[in-house]
Amino acid sequence: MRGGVQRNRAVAGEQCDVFPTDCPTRDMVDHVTSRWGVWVLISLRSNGLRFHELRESIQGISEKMLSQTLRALVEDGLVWRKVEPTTPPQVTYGLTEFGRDVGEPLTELFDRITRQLSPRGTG
Amino acid sequence: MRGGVQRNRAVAGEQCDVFPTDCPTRDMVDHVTSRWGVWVLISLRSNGLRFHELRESIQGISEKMLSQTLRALVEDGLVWRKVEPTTPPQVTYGLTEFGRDVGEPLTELFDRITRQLSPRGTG
DNA sequence: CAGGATCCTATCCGATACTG
DNA sequence: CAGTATCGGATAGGATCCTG
Repeated sequence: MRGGVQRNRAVAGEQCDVFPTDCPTRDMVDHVTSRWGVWVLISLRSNGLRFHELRESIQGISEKMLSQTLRALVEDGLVWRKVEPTTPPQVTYGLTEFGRDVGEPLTELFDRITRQLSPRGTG
Repeated sequence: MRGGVQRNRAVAGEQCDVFPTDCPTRDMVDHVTSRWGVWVLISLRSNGLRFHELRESIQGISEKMLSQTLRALVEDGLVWRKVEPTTPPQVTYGLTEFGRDVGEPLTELFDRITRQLSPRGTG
């Protein structure tokens, strides 16, 4: 089985049997798997978070990158942004349906690596 | 429910409820989701490939980045490398068990995004 | 609290040239 | 064929300052 080299399993109509530069899927995957995008998506998987909560959750991310990453994810339709015009203003981020859809395999990836690197399972 | 903020679902013993810099899992995820690592892993998911086959499969990657990415993935134990001392030499790469384990959610991610971006499902 | 603007550095990454 | 070494441009990304 397995046929040829790159044919993905014809999931949506085999338009991508290699990974060309102009494939929109590739672009989106690159966004999703961007340095900080991964962690934002995983962080938001269970519930919405405020800007600062996200920042605390993802150790090492700067305000700039967090804001930049969030903006990109919102543009891509993976994350929603809710502004509550209070004082001080509260902004909450969460996953859209698409975001959850994408976040699932990402979380699975995270879990599997955690499991593999865990000292418990290996011994 | 969902309890607190970041607790992942205690998959391997809740040692990471945030994503600290010194978490080995985080490092590994960063490798896996690196710019080219994603595509190498997805490319290799069905069968082993030669260096040039990989290069053709992943449009836009340079020899340098491919070799660099492969070396990193081999070091991480995700990819094996088999050298056949023929002339000219043939080097084949493929996924280890861990690599397949990790490649699965990655492929799923790819599939979901493809499905979402596919003109067929949306209309 | 949330985040934009600027500056500057580290790194990524591609092109080229060379080796076994 | 399958790489390695080096250089240089592009970009990512952190630190700081500033606004609503």
